[in-house]
Order: sequence, then C-alpha cells, then structure tokens
Amino acid sequence: MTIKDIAREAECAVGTVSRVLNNHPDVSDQTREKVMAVVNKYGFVLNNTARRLKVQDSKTISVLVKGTSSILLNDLLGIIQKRMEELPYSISVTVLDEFDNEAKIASRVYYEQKPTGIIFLGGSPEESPEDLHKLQVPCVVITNDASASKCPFLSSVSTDDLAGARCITEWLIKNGHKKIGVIGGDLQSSGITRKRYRGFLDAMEAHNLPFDFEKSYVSARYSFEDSAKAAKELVEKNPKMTAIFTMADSMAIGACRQLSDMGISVPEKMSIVGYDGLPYADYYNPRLTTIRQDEVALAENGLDILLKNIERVVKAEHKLIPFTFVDGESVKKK
Amino acid sequence: MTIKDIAREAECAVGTVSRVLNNHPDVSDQTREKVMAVVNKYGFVLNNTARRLKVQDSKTISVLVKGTSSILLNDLLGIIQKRMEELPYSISVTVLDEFDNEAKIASRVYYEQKPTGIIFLGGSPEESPEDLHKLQVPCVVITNDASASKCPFLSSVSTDDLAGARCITEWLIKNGHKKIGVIGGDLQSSGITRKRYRGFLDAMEAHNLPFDFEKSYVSARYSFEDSAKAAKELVEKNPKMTAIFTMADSMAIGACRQLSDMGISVPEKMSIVGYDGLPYADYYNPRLTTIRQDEVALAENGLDILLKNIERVVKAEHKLIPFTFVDGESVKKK
DNA sequence: CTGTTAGCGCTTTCAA
DNA sequence: TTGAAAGCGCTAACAG
Repeated sequence: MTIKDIAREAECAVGTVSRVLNNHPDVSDQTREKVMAVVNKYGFVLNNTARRLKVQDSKTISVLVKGTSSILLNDLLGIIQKRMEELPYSISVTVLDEFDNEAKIASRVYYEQKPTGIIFLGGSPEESPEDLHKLQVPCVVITNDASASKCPFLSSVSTDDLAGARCITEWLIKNGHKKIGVIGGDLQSSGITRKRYRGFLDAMEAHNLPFDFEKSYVSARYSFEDSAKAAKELVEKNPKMTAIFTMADSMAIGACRQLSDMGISVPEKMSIVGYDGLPYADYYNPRLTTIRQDEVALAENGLDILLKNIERVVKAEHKLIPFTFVDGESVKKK
Repeated sequence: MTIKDIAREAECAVGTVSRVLNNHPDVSDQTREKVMAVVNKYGFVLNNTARRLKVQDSKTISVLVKGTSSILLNDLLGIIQKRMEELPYSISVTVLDEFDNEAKIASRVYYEQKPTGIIFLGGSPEESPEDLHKLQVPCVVITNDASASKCPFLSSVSTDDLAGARCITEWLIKNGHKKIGVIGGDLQSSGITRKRYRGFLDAMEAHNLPFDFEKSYVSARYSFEDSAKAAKELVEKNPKMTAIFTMADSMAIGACRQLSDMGISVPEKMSIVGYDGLPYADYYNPRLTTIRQDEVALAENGLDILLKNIERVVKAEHKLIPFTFVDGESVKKK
C-alpha cells in the first residue's frame, strides 16, 4: 500500500495525497476529506524510509543510553520520549554496554541514521575526541559534564557533582563523623567519580579531616553486588570508620545489606549516604540519606538545548542543574 | 558523497561500487581494490535509507518495551541487544508508555520500519487482534503468555505465572498463614494479573481457605508508591490479616516501607511476598521472599524462537520457562 | 566481469 | 487548487 494506491482510490494525484498527509495548507477541504477517508479506511501510514530519502532532513534524534540497568538513565529516557511525542522528531534509541565506547558507536549510528541530533544519556563521549569529531550534528550529554571538551557542537547538562558530594559530606561531618570511608567508581575511567571524590575531599579538607586513600577508598562498579563486597573490604581495612560515603544509591544499598549481614546496623553502628535520590532510595529500609538529581530538569534542559542547537538559535553550552539534599534515615545524627 | 561520486573517482560504474560494498563475488580483485581505496579514502558508508528503500528485506528487528521503568524488561533488553550483536540483524528499540496500546504502536512501527521481526517486551498485543493482524512478520511476546491468541505468527515465552503464584502462596499457607491479602494489578486490563490471581486462588482453594475479594484484594499500579497506599488500605480493611501476596517485587517493597512506617514490622507482624526475583529484592531489608523469573532464559528463548520463525524453520510456539522460588526473610516461618 | 538502467515510495517544483 | 514528473541513493536485472 503506497500513496499511489491511495491516490487511485481517492481519485487524485500522488502529490495531492502527499500534501494532505503532510498538512500542507493548499488543499481544498473536499479533496482533503476524500483522501483522509481512504487513508483511514486502510490505516495507511507513510513509508518513512522513502520519506527520509527524499527530505534529507531526517528529523530523527538518536539517543544513546550508557548501560542497561541504570534506573536514572531509564527514567531520563522515559521523560525524553514523552516530551518528544509532541515534537516533529522521531527518536531512535540505542542501548550500550557499560564498556562500549559511546563516541565510537555514535559515529556508526551517525552514518547509519543521519540523525538531526544526538543525546548521550550517561557516558563521556568527549573522552574520545577523534570519534566525536566525526559527528557533524548537535549533541548533548545528559548527566555528565562535558565542558572540558572544546567540541563546538557538544553540549551537556549535569548536576553539580562537586557541590553535591561536598554537601552530603558536610552533613556527615556536621553530625560528628570524622572517619569516613568511600565506596566510589573507578577514578581512572569515570569523570563523575573524579568530581564526586573531589567534592568529598573538599569537605574533608575544609574541616581539616585527614583522608587516607589507601585505607579508606574502595572502588566498585555501580552495582549492589560489587559495592557489597567493597563495604566488606572497607570495614575490614578500617575498623574505626563510622560513616561511608557512596557514590550511588545502588552502592549505598549494596553496602547497607552487607553491613546488616555482618551484624553492623545502619545507621546505629555505621552511617551510609548515597547519591542520585532515586525512588528506591526512599523506599529502602532505612530510607537513604542522599543527593537527589532532578531528573525532569536534566531531561528537559538537555532536550531544549539540543533543539535550540539544531535550530541554530544558540551555541553549545554546559549547564548545571541544582540538586536537593534528601534527609533520610541512614545517617546517625548527633 | 554517494556511490556515484565513488564510481567517478574509481573510474567504474555505480553498479560495480554497489557490488563491492555488498560483497558480491563477481568483481575482479583489481576493481575491488580500486573501489575500496576510494571508499576508505573518504570513509564512505552506504546510505542505509536508500538501501532499505530498495531491498525490502530490512534485516531489522524491532523491540517494543512496555513501560519505562521496569527493571525486568530493561534487563531483558540488555540481554537481547548483547546477543544480537553477533547476528546479521540490526535492532530498533521503542519504549512505550504503560498505557499505550502496544499492538497499535507495533503496526505503526511495522509500516515505518518494515522490520523482519518484532519482539514485545512485556505487554499483551494479542489483546487487540485487529492491529496485531496487520503485522505480517513473526512476533514474539516475552514475559507474557500469548497462547490464547490464535495468531499464526505470534509466539511467546513466559514464566508459568499460574504455577508461580500458586507456589509462593502455598509457601505462605505452609507457614501457617490463613488470612492473606493481595496487592495486585488491574484484573480487567492485565492478563498477568489474572494469571497470578488465579494461581493464588488455586492454592487457597486447595487448602479450603476462604478469600473475600472485596475485603482482601486491593489493586495498584506496579510501583512503590501506589502499592504503599494499597498496603495501608489493606491493613485498615483487614486487621486480622497476617500475610500479603503482592504481584511484583516493587509492590512488595512499597508495602514493606508502608508497614514499617505504620509500626508493623515485617515479617514479625506481617509477612510479605513479592514476584519477579530482581536483584533489588535480594538486597532489600528484609530480603524478599519471591518467585524469580529466569531473565536469561526468557530473553534467549524469545530471540531463538523469533529467528527460527523468520527463517521459517518452525511455526509460532508458546513456551513456558521454569521459575525458582526464592526463600528470603520477608515471611515469618512457622 | 562490468556498464546501464528501471524503479523502490516519497516530496516538491513547475505548469496548468 | 491540482496534476505531472523529476529525482533522492541505492540495488538488481539485463545486456554486453
């Protein structure tokens, strides 16, 4: 079924059908109705492939999601898809493995789909500039700050991780904790991890509290299981510790579970803070004290910036979204 | 840059370039090399849009994910994508709203992308047969049983929900619970909900235990928040109840949180069971007693069946994957 | 083995 | 306001 068939049955030319289906104004109401009647009769839908071949502007936005199981990123994706329904763009989603190189995959996607813009959910494409530069369309990284990259078409929207980490660390310190351990990501490969660590250190230093990296930092993947192991290691290395700063709610939960299993109650014997402020942090037992990232603001600002870049209204920019401190039950108060 | 440009520079015809790029055998090595030299020089990639318009066989599998925030479905998606990398198919993911009609959206996707096959992650497309029948390609529903549909190209892979629900209800009964409440989905709209409810009732009836639907069944969405509310309602309506059967881990967690907040400890005062057996069930406090669905088996069997259907090796089939009972800490034992 | 060409389904310009 | 027709980039059938 093609517009040709529709045209035949509606007794008009294919051009007219095309005009109707693309909402062009210069079609008489009568013809429009006749065409729509046939279209509805068969539930006809334009062949997008052919359409795209013709109008070089693909009107597609490609979204690359880093990692399968991040609730934050999935929520972000949901918000973006929802908002996109009202826009004249279609969306194409690709989910990457945690260890895929997002810039490399993006360049493949770019050639295959010729999208109008690219959204990176998570990940740090700016870290492989060679691949990034092949992308000749506006891009926005959501969740990670990419301001370090000088790429002229790469924007980013992120939470101020440095301030967030400092804020929650201050809270621990304010409540009397001095010996604080850290369960974080891999400092080498993750920019987010570096920022949160820096924020943590800033708070410690501001209060003249020492921090022994060897003894008090254990790196783990952003998973329950891995951070449970890390918690065990940390406690064994560092028996005097009274609080743990973790870099994600999932890590905090993994740690809580592990400590409970070891007979160390949270928060009575050990305080734990998370990061992200996802729904499950609030339903965990104990409720997690954490930093909440504003998902809606991240997603909407990211999309807005991308669209403005596509329409060439503005240049690439790097925006920080405010966070909220969530006072849960996982920190023993002074 | 098109094959025409390549052809000009390589001093041959476009057909030849096409043949080289599609690995057709009947090209002389000499010509092939000459063409490839030019192709590599510019990093040329075929325009997939034009290609798809021509070769009707798109070699694309469309995946429709029902709902944004289901961890189970996201895990499934990850497994499928991973396995697909080794196959000569590309994959296109569309995430639907919880309330979208998946069959309707599938028919739109079908027209737009002309995929070789469709995977439904969650959802029950068989419930709107009119739309389903427009899909003239093999389809597989993963997670929900679609055997009730007599659609000849629709397969499904699912856990035996009836048996799973019966199994975990039996466990409650075996541990002395007689007054059991249910937090479930909407019986009207969800086939899964009906199956799990049926399994629950089977177990109750097998032990001659009465169940008063009005007093003991509260329906909720599959979210923390909604089932927390449902738990409250259930407790108020039904003070003698000693256990709650919930139809998802997320529901169980919502209920646990709510009860703790009301001073009703789990499992001492109230036993709660979940369903799905997701990672967070095992890291919750208390660990959830639940039914674990085998994600890997669901995903892999689904993909296998779809591929066999595409290659016309077999007819549509409906497969049940065994589940596992997970003995957690959320049920008070006799 | 290689060149030529029709045509995939659509949009849009040009004429009427 | 509508119709006719060119052509987007590619593949495959056909001819040589």
